[in-house]
Amino acid sequence: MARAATTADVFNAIAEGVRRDILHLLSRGERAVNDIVHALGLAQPQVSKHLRVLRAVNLVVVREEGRQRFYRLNPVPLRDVADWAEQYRQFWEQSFDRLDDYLRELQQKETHGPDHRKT
Amino acid sequence: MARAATTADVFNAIAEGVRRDILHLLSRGERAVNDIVHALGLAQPQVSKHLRVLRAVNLVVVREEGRQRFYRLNPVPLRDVADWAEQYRQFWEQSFDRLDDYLRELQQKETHGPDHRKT
DNA sequence: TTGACATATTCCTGTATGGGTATATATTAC
DNA sequence: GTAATATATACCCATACAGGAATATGTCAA
Repeated sequence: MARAATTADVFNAIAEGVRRDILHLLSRGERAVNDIVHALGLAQPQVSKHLRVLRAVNLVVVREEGRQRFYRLNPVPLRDVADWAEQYRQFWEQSFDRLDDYLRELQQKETHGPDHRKT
Repeated sequence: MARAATTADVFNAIAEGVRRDILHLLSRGERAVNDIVHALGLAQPQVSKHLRVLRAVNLVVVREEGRQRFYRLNPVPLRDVADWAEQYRQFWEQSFDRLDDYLRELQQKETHGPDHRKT
């Protein structure tokens, strides 16, 4: 089997940095494809293709108006990502606490223990 | 260019469901490779390969003991994912509010307007 | 109709995947 | 030393990418 399709789920879709850039841009409001092309300095077909992926996982919504297509962010699927990542918050906060303890400990030694500084 | 390497960053590394499963398992504590193999019902080489990817992006840490290697979760890089996703929280909460408004509006019509129900 | 414009699709190519299987490496036991 | 165990690596294969270039589709204007 190869890697899962980029359209398989939100996690695969957002793995690509360009697509995250597009989402970020769209978070500031609806944009026509050409706007995105110029704002991000990308080639038009590439943008269309990335938008297709984002559409497939429901991260953007299109509104057609004449020959233009306005893309809008649909943030809802990002909750899955946030929920998934947040589930580990306690762990990295613990890590930070441990680091904090460690730094405190170092400082204790620095202040009260023998001085090993070179200078 | 092809898709970015799975080891390119955390976003690419966690795109694969199996790797998320491994992280989840490790969140309950350190595990030897074979433990992971049996807990998740995967083939040993596949587990080793996924662990390699997770190591490359610093999501796990190894401790060697005899012929066993105990892998431990390093949650810190997941902050990047959480931070990225959380930045959109306001947007999906707004979406939810709008949906809420819409549902309220529907109910208004249901209660006070003409009844269009088929039954 | 013809042409300009906006967007999507197709085709190409190099690259990297993830699973399967076999094998290498390292450690422990006998 | 030899075998057993734990893990990592190498190899094969089918798949799917992302970017580039060319082209198709659809819409508006003259």
